[in-house]
Amino acid sequence: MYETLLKYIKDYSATPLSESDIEAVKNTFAPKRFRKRQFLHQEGEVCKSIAFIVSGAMRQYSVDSKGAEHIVSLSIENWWAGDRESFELQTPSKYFVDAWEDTYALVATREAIFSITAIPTIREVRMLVNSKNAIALLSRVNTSISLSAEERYAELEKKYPEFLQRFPQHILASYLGMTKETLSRVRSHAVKK
Amino acid sequence: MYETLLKYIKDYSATPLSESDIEAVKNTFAPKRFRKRQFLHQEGEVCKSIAFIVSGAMRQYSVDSKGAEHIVSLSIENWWAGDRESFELQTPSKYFVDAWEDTYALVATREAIFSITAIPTIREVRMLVNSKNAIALLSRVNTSISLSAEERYAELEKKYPEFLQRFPQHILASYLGMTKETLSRVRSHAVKK
DNA sequence: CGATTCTTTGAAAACAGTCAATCTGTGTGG
DNA sequence: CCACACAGATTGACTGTTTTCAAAGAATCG
Repeated sequence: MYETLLKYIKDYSATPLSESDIEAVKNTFAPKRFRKRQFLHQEGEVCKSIAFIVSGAMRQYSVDSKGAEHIVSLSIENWWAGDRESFELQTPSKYFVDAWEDTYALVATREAIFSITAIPTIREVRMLVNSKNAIALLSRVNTSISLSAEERYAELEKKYPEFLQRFPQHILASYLGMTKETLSRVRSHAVKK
Repeated sequence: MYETLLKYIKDYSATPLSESDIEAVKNTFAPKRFRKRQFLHQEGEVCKSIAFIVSGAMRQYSVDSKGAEHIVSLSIENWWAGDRESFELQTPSKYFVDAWEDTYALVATREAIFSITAIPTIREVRMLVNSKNAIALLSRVNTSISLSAEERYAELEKKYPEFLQRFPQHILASYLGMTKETLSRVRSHAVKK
């Protein structure tokens, strides 16, 4: 159950967790199964908990005035799911978070996370996770504002090749900020070259 | 000199800095003036230091294969400038960072920042800054992938009205991921309504 | 097999980018 | 004070990219 998370923490920090720290981590995170399409979180709600994905995949998306979904984030095992903004600020969320595959996750409330942040190792891990997240997001902003549909797809192919196997094209298209038709054309065009 | 930064730290943390902590902060940050167009950092370099802006404005941008600039971030007083990615990972940067206005900043090296992170208050502040940054970036990704040029401009107007006074339109256009001509047309269209 | 879900294709329309010219305001130096 | 340069903003005509809508073709799953 918890090995994946404990290994993850180990990989992200120089100092190992003590036995009692490990207990604290186990008490903080509750195992939970999500079936495909099941919500972790819905728009308008205040985010109470965040999930570490042990296996499976989740997505975070907004729904615009025309009812179209726009995927701001895709998370697979060994990464986090939830709305950081609502989680941190305790404001109503602009996003939905649901499982795209049947998912096994470890779920923690805000209070529990804050409480184990007293542990130096956890603090270190949280800092690193936040940094990595911010770095990935800036890079995503950069590709969004500077590249064409074709170039954005090529970038995804290079950066997250595992996504191509794992998610259907209409999901990738939404993540890349284009329609599924455009992605289909971009791909058939790329094949010809 | 340092009042702005010390006030900023105070605003971001519950626990105040001790006298010796304040000294440590002062020793960490060196005041520096940047004239308009002067670089804090150039593409290809490994980012050694990060700047807290006391007055003025800086921008972070990439330059694409055609030589066009794409602004990924605009920073004004009471915010930070520098390339987080290169700073954290010590990898060659994909971005330029320069002053858009004559700027007065407090500059700190990576080592010095890491060293004062031993202070709990500073740790708290860094955590919060990282979170706010990640939140702002996700929101930017969301608008980039889901809104039209016109809607993106309306969003900027609402979210950062001070930017409209402060930066010329071609800078805002680049930040929004459109050409200056498109922004000009979007604005004249909005006025008519 | 039938029912979803996903992908592709075509044609038309909307949107945004390009290029070039003009216009505006600002500040500098003669 | 004027002339000029410079940075910024606007406009028009054109091109290219992306979306939209509709239909049909795969693939997958119970």
